[in-house]
Amino acid sequence: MQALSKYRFWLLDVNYEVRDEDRKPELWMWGIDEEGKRVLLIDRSFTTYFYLILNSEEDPKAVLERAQQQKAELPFIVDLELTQLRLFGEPVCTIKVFCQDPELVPKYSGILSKIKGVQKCLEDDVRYSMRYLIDNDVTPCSWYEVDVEELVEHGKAQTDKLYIAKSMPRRLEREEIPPLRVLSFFPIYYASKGAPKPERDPVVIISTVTNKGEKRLLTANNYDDKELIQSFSEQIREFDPEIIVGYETNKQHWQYLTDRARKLSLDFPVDRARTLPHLSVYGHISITGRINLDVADLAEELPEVKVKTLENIADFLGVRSLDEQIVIDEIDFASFWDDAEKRQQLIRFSSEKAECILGIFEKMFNYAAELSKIVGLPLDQIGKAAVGFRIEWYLIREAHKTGELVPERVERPYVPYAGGIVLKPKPGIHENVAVLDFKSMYPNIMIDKNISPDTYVSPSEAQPPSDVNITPEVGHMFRKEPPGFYKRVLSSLITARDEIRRKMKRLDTESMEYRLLDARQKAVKVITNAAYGYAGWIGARWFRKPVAEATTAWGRDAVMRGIEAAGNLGLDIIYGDTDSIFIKHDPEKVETLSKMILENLGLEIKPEKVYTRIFFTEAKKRYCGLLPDGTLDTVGLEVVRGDWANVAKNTQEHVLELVLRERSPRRAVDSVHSIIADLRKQQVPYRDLIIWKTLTKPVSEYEVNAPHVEAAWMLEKEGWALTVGDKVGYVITQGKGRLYERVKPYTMTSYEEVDTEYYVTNQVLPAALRILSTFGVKEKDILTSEPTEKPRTLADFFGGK
DNA sequence: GCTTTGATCTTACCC
DNA sequence: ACGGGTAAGATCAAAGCG
Repeated sequence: MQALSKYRFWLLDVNYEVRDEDRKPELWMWGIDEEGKRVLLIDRSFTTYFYLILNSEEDPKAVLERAQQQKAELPFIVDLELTQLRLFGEPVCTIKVFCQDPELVPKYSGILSKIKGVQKCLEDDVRYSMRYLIDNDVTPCSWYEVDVEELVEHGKAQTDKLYIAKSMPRRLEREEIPPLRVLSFFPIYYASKGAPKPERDPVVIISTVTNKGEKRLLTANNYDDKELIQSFSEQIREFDPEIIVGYETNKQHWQYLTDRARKLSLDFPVDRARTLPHLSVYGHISITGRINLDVADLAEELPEVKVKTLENIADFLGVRSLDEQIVIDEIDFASFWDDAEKRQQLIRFSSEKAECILGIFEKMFNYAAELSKIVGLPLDQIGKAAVGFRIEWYLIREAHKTGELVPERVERPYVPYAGGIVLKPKPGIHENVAVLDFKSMYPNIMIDKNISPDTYVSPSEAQPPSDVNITPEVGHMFRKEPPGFYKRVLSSLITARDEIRRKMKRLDTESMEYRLLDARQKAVKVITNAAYGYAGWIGARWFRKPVAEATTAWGRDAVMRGIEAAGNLGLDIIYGDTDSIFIKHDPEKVETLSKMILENLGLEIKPEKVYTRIFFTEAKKRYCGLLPDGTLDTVGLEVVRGDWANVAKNTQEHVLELVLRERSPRRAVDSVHSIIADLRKQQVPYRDLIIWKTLTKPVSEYEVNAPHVEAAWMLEKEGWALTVGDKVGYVITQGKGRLYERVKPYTMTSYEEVDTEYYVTNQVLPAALRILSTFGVKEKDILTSEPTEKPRTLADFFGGK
């Protein structure tokens, strides 16, 4: 018998296997130890389970008896246990069914749910590895201590150390992230036509960069990529990275490279356990023992980046500015490879991309790791998991800690409900406007009013409890006590964030610890703010329409009361949206107002910012303000929209600057005029004429002819594969008819064909007039007069007085 | 047979 | 595959026009 020893490690990822011979599961934990050694810990002690929910009128013991009789025919059920738990706050009797083989859970739950007295099964859809993590309060990206026994013989896994876990992992209070090996790569395929196809087109370049500063370049032997692919997997085995990072690797590259290797009859051993990259939950590609991270997924967290190309992401994060980047369009890869000189450019391009990917990773990793730690999903899943699922996993963990059952996912019809209130703005220019924001409005309302599925009092209830909060407008009732599920969760999130921020105040803003905590408080904030949206999502396990409906109703009530109070104080209300009120600034009265609202509504509200000057059109949700530091804050207008040509966005930005900074609509008209002149002379860069739009469904499913859809058809015809979520860049060319008859993908035409008049009348003019029409400027004022070109009088011309 | 109008589809934004 | 509220353009078919 070997002596047990204690072992400390940082958890990277988990997976599980079921041994064929005895159908016993093993939980594999991949980690790094204190010495930076890679470790695989195997836990063979954990048995998964699910619950049978009993009908309340049944005698639990009788049902248990029936279940035990069934058990005789279900050999992998190891135990049955009567347990009291709660479902939506209500006590329920359950039978906890322990099942040795995780893969039999769906089958067994189906059989056992038919037993008389069993209402349904719950938690039978929690996977073995998640069950392990949740039940032992283990989250990825954290430090643990565990009792271990060395395992000598295994042979399947590539790892420095191999142990059998002999205890549950115990969480350690350690914050630092161990030194990880990160490898970034960027492949280039040679496609004779359209999108590359692995059965036809070779990989001609793979550039790799590691966070140890190692750069490598793998190139094909002209069009033979056999050695290249082999060298790539060899390099991965040799460097043995914990994290492999790329761009669109989930959507494209791993599948492509795997298929290509298969086509060439090559092994492709890039993981640590002799499996191939494989499709896993939420559509991410799993590489056993490593973390496969796709920066394209991480970039979904950056709404500021409208078109999420690698170049734009790198530019936005300050990794590498756009004008310092080589840009080669995918359409040109083949011709660049064919040409000896251009081939070098393509190689430089690919290695630059690999570096950008590593740079993006380094900017975003802390945040991703913190999110993974809070939510409990492994790093490679967290990026791919939709917001609703992230929240849900967080809630599932919280439920488990407090004896709440996880409700099943049910299909529900979509029934809309009312949301936030938006006031009509006062159009024109205003000076000194304060924006008062309710702090975390929806979470705080949910806490204050104890809004939750488990505190909801249905109108059908015979004797409604007396101590309830009654919702304005909609009348829903929620018990004041005890604290509901959402209240408990949200309070602890808000407390946790305040705590983190308190710690941050004592730290140097440049320190590693500060940045770690900053990433953490951001992750906590994201989860907190998404809870309301989750509560109103019909797909949510903890969905109750009145919960969402009541939250927004109280929100509208708060804003309306705030406005009323402001009016009583003589404050001028300019605008408001959901949780904000824009008022003419009067520091004293605003202070009074904040205090009144805090006292009367129990909600915090304070001036987040004061615009020195702000401009509104007649439209809601669109304005532009000048901040004291001289910057412009543009909201909703074309400038910030991704579906307008740059030429229009730039024009509007100039107009706003001249109107707000210089207070000169006249000079704004002049500037529009000169841009139009440039446009007509074809002096505006071609790239500034591209209009980008997202495909929100498969190309064939569109009901009407739309320009971007037509452009998508043309791309598909050329062999390009387009999927939902792809952005199509197109330009409008000269000719007759509807726009969709004159549209071309920007890669499939040239400047000569472009219809510049379309850009004048349908892009630049509307964007400019959106602002200038408020000042009485008409279309003809911009199109007819030419003040910058012609002096208006002879005196002007001769420089007379 | 043409233009005008309004409903509908579509996208991207705000909070 | 987290919510509702909103602006706006392009298309398409019906209405208007005599």
